[in-house]
Amino acid sequence: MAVRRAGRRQGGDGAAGRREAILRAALREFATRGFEGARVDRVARMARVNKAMLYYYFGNKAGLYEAVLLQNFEKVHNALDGALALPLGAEGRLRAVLEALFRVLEEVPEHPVLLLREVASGGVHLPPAVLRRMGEAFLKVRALLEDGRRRGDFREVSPLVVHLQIIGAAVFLRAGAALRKRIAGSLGQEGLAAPPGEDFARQVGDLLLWGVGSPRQAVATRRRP
Amino acid sequence: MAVRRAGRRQGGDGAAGRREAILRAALREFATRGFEGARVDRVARMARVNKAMLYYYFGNKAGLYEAVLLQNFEKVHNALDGALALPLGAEGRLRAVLEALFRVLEEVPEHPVLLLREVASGGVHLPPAVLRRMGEAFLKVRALLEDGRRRGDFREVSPLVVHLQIIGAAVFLRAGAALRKRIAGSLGQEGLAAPPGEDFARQVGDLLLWGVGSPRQAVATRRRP
DNA sequence: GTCTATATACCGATAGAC
DNA sequence: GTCTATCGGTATATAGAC
Repeated sequence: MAVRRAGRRQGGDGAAGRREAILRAALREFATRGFEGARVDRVARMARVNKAMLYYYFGNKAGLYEAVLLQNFEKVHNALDGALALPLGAEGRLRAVLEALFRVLEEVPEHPVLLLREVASGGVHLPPAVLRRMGEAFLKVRALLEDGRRRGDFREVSPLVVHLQIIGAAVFLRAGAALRKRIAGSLGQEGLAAPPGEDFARQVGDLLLWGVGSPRQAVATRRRP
Repeated sequence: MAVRRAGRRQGGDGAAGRREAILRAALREFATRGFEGARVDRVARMARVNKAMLYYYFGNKAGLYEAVLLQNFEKVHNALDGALALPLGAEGRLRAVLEALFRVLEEVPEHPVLLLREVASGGVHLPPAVLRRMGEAFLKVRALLEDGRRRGDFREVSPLVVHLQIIGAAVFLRAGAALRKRIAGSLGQEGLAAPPGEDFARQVGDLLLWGVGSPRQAVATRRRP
């Protein structure tokens, strides 16, 4: 059955690289099939690792899933903090947050898919540490909005709605690429492809800051693209 | 899908009522657990129907899922068309679309969850008819935005971005309630609860039309809430 | 149309040799 | 640490009586 022989492996991925190989394979498998649909055997095969090794490293399927999620959320968290620490006004930091968010989701395209699945399932697979991280992200956006309002840059808006707009747009854009392609094919239509990351961040930023309102109706002091 | 003639029955437990009982139970089960996680036995038990009957009516698990989805998308589609047919300006129709969308998602809270799962899986379970419907929804939003631009009410924006903002906010709001509750608990924090449907539609509408920009910077002719 | 009983397959997890 | 072999449980689906 298994073709690989025991002992030292060829191709440079030694014993230390196995853990990461498993994590990479698991990231893809969980994103593609979801927690319930994911098959431990498939992860092991993709990672070119014996299934027993997988259990040796991660305990069980849930442990593997948790390790994947923690890894991803750590990246998101770092990117967010970097953007919020920039010495910019509220508007600049909001745009920086969007850019950082899109950059991370482009780097780890499987993450928004996992996030989508977790939202759908009510977060039943999420360990407390991850839940706290997600909550902190919301708090940071809210703090940014409040600061913007104090400075007179923003009006008073529901932080939840803004947060949902940001997360929703970002996650749907990245995670929905496959579905959009399918829809476009079923429609014989173009125009469903997403713009490149930077453009998209700018467009979402414009929309969040200004809305769809016509520039004819906008005040002159507002910069326009 | 099995075509069945309507027999004589009463209320919930007649012969024809069973089909709907199965659909109701399946809607809940698929939303809660996803296609892979859903158990046919559980659907049968919830619907108080023998499992063999379920296969008799719907062929297999996929057929049952497809029937559930088609039923939901039909409702969304009708609500959208109703809003777009209203004799209103672009702004009014945009708000009407939002209200109609939130109303449907409130009526069928399982639908946004299923939608989320389908986006995540790239729509692998979606039959062509449903894919076309989803594409048509995008085209209708795009047409509305173009009309608004011609009238001078809207500036030129990416229809995809706006569409994602609408769908993202609506679906995340409705489908994410369970996760938000969990996050709030993990954070010892309030403020994550969603406002009632009508308020939410208005707030998203405000945000889409005006952005987060301060009213101090907005032009006087713009109405404010 | 309705139900019982079961075929068939598969999956997560582990025991135990090395 | 690594691997083979397999257990035990459970899932979808069906056969066949009534």
